[in-house]
Amino acid sequence: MDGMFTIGEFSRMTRLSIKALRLYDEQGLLKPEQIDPVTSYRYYGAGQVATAKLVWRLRSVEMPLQDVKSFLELADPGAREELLARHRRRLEQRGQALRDAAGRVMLIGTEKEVLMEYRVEETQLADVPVLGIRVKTNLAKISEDIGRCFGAIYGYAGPSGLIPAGPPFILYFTMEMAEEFEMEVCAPVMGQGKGEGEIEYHTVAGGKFVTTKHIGPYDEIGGAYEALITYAKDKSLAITMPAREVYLTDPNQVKSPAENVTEVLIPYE
Amino acid sequence: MDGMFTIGEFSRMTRLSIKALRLYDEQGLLKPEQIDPVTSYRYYGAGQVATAKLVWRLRSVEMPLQDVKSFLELADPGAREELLARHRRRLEQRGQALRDAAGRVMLIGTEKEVLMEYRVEETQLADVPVLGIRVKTNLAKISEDIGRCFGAIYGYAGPSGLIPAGPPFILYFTMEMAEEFEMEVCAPVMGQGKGEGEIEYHTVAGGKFVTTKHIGPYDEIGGAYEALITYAKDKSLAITMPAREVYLTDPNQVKSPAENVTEVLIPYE
DNA sequence: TCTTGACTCTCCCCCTGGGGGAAGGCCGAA
DNA sequence: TTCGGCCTTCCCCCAGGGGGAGAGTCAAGA
Repeated sequence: MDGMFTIGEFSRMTRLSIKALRLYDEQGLLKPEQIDPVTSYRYYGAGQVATAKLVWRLRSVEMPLQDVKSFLELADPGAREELLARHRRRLEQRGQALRDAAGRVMLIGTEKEVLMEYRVEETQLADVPVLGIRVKTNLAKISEDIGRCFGAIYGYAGPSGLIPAGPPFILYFTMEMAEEFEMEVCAPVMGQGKGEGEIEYHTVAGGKFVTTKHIGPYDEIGGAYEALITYAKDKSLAITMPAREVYLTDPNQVKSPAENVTEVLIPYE
Repeated sequence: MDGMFTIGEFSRMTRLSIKALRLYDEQGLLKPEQIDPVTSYRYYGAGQVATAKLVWRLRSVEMPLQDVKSFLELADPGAREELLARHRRRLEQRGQALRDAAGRVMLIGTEKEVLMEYRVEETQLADVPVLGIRVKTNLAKISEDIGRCFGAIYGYAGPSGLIPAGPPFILYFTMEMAEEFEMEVCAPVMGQGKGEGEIEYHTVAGGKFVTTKHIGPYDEIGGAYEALITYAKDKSLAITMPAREVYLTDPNQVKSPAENVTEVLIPYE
């Protein structure tokens, strides 16, 4: 058995734990060169040390095992390069998100005392023609999706001769922000038109709504929903779907998130 | 039942999912004001909305549930402040770590081709008197522990009249870098002395070792172990413990991690 | 008063990347 | 041959919930 290592030896050599090695075997990304058919002992070849070290390096930058596996299976250096780049973007985004969160932490004890007051009103809205894109999304990629959709819609509206008629909004078809939920990103337009590809031209139904305005960062919008639902319960109004969030200010134009204004409408009856 | 909300209503109001609310109930950090003893239906009070929003904010900056719970139980604003600060430090450290990792990602495909050559030698070392601190540690806090221990040791050595006699080293008593493992941080000193508190004065046994030098960032040191173990296996030397890592360069003095020199010794027989 | 559809309950399995440990089989050196 | 150290599989555990099954509940309309 020359040039072969037991799992313990291999573990010490590569600094990958025995548990990890067994897991990598099971996941198929680093299978021992030989397995004794009788005893099931794993024997790693000397040539596998290099692979193991590569796995270690990929894991040391927290690449998911699935990606590590793909990376090892990829022969083309260009494709590997791309996989690495994708992972790097993920890391950077996540790192930035954490630092952003860190910046917000200290505000919690203080600023939260300044609770926003929501003035709830009942209103009646007319049907409105829109260009809309309906997408399934999730909390992780919702902002990306929203940006992309509005980009697509406004990019399409101009050349197709449709004139924007008011602030854009999003319809939410469920309240539960589960793994995956559906929304429709809408831009009201004037007059008749038609869609193209994922962009649909249609009419969003009006009706009776309870409504309020949320002023401040988008992620604190929960208070608006709370106010609306409490109000509806109070007045025994049966709320339905889809809820509508109208973006009265452009987050990119506003000086600080605290100045964002979002109108939230929930239909009832 | 005025002013009480079912879990669904409460969920919509607070944007906390039903699943999350049930979990928070179970974990004891947000228990419904009332639970119907017959049906087990949860009923939340209007006053709990504020708490729920606070929980949401704490979770939105990824505070662990245990800490959220502590936070809610803490009455003293100062203590709350401190909990937040601690969490912020964690977030910042983690964010920085991810960004550091991101910086390393792109080096993987390229630099890894430049494999280091390890020249392994057998050597005999004499017993050496040291000041040492033996600690249980884990991968997450090992660098912090090492810094702290060397600080303590060299801070103690001077006043106590012991003269450092050579580069510092660390003994590892196990190879498996599991959840928790034990190491001894050591500084060789000249002559007789005694320890104080966690600092022990004693003699580290010499004997026969296989040894090699690792030049480069510490976290690539795995190759040195690989070389040593392969060598030992080749020569049928039975390696034992504790392994010794001697820090020939001071990581703080070196221009780049690539210039770090670490000597790795594993005793045998 | 009954029915129906929307809610809610508990319970169990799933995700990541392994760690810890039990029960039992294997290996090599004295 | 025996003994200590390895190795195997199998199962449970972590966080923070998500998904779904199967069964019980609630409220409003017929």
